[in-house]
Amino acid sequence: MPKRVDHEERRTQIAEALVRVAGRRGLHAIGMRDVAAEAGVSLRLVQYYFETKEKLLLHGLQQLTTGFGARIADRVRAVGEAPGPRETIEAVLLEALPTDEETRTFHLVYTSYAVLSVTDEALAAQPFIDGPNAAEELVASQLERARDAGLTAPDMDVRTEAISLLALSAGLGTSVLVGQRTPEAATAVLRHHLDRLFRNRG
Amino acid sequence: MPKRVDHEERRTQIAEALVRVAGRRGLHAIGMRDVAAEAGVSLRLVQYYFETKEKLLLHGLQQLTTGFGARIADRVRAVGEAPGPRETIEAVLLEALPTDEETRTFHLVYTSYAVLSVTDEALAAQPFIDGPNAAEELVASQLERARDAGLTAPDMDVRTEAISLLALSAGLGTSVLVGQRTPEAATAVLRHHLDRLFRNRG
DNA sequence: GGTTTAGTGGTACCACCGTATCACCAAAGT
DNA sequence: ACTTTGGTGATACGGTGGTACCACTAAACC
Repeated sequence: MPKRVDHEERRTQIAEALVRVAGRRGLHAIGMRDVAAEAGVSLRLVQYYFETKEKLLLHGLQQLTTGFGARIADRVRAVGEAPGPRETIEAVLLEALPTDEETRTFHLVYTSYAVLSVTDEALAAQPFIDGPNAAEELVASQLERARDAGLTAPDMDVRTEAISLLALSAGLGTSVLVGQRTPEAATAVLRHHLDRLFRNRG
Repeated sequence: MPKRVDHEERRTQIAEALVRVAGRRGLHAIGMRDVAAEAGVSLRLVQYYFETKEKLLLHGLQQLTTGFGARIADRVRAVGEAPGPRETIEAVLLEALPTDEETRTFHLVYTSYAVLSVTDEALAAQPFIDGPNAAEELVASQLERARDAGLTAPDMDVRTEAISLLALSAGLGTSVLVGQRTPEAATAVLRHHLDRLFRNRG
């Protein structure tokens, strides 16, 4: 055998290239050759590590969600030890907002995938259910923790508010993406609703 | 000259076919030939009325938003004369939710266009700013009317709540579209927030 | 009534995209 | 050392998509 290259690492490299170039030019406009050029490898290599475009796309989606989760973990870790429920929730909601290159790419490409999954049975729709569900569980559990700690109204509907916060940040994110709103305005709206939920009840 | 066909009507027919087939198979998968087949005309005809695909797409977007506005007007009219602010707002928010074939098609295709507009400079991004802005103005004005009538808290931030309601319905709509949530669940969440805003203050 | 011309059909062209094929290289195992 | 085989490059192929071209029809106008 030759070079003895780490397969998984190479696949990740290429998938990252896919996400990067899709973030710039739009997922619909990306072909295998574009991914190869972006990754600095030959077309054949892309074919070698992912036999088909469908598999490449699948791996790209996985790459995207993995990175998203990692950045949320980074954010939570950045607020210091023992992050409170509000800080945790805010980390999730703000990471979903397109404020810099990475979050912008995530929001755009993820939405592109979501739209594709509606009509292309090849692309599994399950990730777009499981991912959001996991986020919903996380936010709901943190809200429950906050309610039990007396940080919120005792009659708060945890499930409904969790769903709302996530839908809100997704919707705001899209409005930022298309240029209707600034990231700062969107952040302010999100904070307003967190303030509403976490207002100190005397 | 021959048949003396109404150009504008024909263009509308074809644009409607585009929206219809894009709603079923995804905007990315649609070519001129598909539109022609769906409209029951020849490929040449599509070329004749819209010289290029880009112009066809542009007209399709316009078609989409026009239909959306018309359906909202229908909804408002359906609640009887002198619709209150809550009924008007509810009409806007519920129409944005994918509950039947038409709203589902609208949400899917509109989102596809929005994603396209981010990266394709050919597709104008302005419609995705003006449309939402108009909706925001409508909701905000109705909220203000409600506040002045004492239907809501007197210190309600009209602008923020208008933005929130629309972002919420957009985000919920997407979650319904990908199958994470039922239309009924999404509707309940929306109603919950309307109840919150319109709770009778004694 | 002939000429013009809006409308329509069929089909061809060209470029691109995903995939397949062929050849080659170099390191690992015996 | 030599074979085996993982990795890599260049290129070819079939299909398809947007656009262009050509022919024909039939209605309107003089």
